[in-house]
Amino acid sequence: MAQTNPHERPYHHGDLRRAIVKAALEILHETQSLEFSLRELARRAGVSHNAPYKHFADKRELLAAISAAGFETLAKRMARAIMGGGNAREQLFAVLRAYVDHGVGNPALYRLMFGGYLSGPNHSRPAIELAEANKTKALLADLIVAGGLGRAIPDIPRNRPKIAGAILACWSLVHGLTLLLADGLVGPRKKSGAMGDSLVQGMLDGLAADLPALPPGTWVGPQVSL
Amino acid sequence: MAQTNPHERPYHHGDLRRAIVKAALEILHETQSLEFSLRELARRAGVSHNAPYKHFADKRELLAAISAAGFETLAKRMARAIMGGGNAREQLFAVLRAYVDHGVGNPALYRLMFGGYLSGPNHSRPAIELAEANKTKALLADLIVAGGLGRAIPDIPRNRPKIAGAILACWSLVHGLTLLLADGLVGPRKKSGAMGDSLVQGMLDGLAADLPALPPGTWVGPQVSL
DNA sequence: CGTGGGATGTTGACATTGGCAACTTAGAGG
DNA sequence: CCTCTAAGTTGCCAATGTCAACATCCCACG
Repeated sequence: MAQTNPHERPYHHGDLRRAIVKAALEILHETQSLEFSLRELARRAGVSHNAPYKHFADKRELLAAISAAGFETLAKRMARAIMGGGNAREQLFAVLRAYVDHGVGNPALYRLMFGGYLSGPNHSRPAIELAEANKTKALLADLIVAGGLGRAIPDIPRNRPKIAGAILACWSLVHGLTLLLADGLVGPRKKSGAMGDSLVQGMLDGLAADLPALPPGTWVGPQVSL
Repeated sequence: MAQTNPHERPYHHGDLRRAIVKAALEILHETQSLEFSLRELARRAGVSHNAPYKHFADKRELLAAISAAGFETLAKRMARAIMGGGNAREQLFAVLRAYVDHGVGNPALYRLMFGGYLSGPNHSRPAIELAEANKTKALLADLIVAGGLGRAIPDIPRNRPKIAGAILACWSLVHGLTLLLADGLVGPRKKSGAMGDSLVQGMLDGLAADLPALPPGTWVGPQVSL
């Protein structure tokens, strides 16, 4: 019974999974907290409180999907930054800026992506994340090798530790700055661009002079366990 | 009735507040998650599920207390690092190392302290935190002024932006490194000391050459709103 | 063409949680 | 000694994550 009007929502949603992730990204952006409820989410998507469970085993899996979406847009933004052109250094600059902007623009998402939430003691990070993170790292490495720091650095085994060191330096600095800005520990956010620029500028100058080699037995980037 | 044996727990605990914070620190250390329940905490402390509410208005206030405790021990560790002696540069080095060690040793606590959790959109950071954070910042500033970067930098107005820039650089780098290590995005944790050393070394060299001045209108450290 | 089974949604239930209210205890100060 | 109040307790509530059982739809296979 009850096939009343044509606007009637069909029993099956059609593409609930995407809809849920989208709604979740919205909620995340609004509340800036990971503690939103699945039920609220379901309400917003106009489905019953248990519908999401047909697409995600539990909340953590949902968050992982959100995080993966975040990685995708980050990759896009960084890629676009490179498209901007210029020499390797300018490109590196633009990429780092895109990175910070992405993080500052949605701190909660950034924390979800890079904070330990998804990779707790028991849990292993979802595969998509690892892949995306590695892509990002490779992109950085390429730029550095291509001369992002002022001079090209041949990608020979002898230089690997130095390249890794440079990546770590870039990443640490930018990661830290992003979070400090996002959390309001430095600011104002409006000037994040300028702050990042002068900071990265300074660091690049320093790195150009001499790269800190990474100690042996250390790694940079997600460890693929298996 | 029931005053059976002398080991009987008295109706009043005596120093429940401290006991709760202590238990909370333990749980936090074990679970590495902020999502433990107040009730579990109360259970552990051997009191009823509502006793904590006599000392903390809500969970957030409890977390703030934990965070404050974290800041205290951090300050102590950094102070002890300075006691170690050496020239300004060595002291700066030791301080930064203590900072990273503290964070890596208890990531969840570190995230609680410096992550946005307590300073969400609506909430203002508790006063203790601001005070402690400022203390830390001042300590860094002193070391830098005293020559932590290789040469002394007169603390005159003209140099303020550069000093702030140096602090921001140090803090960002160390903050980022700490979180990357804590979250296992770089590693292994065992070598955090070595990694931090080489990284900070490299950065200090870079900074020594030329300090990135902070753009005008920006700040470093907790903004005292009021 | 059915038709039956798997994917998708729904309803109902349960234990757990943060937080409120109303009651109890006991120690400190008049 | 008596009372006032801080500190603890029990009971309760709505909301949440998740499980189980049921409903609906659509597509593949006969």
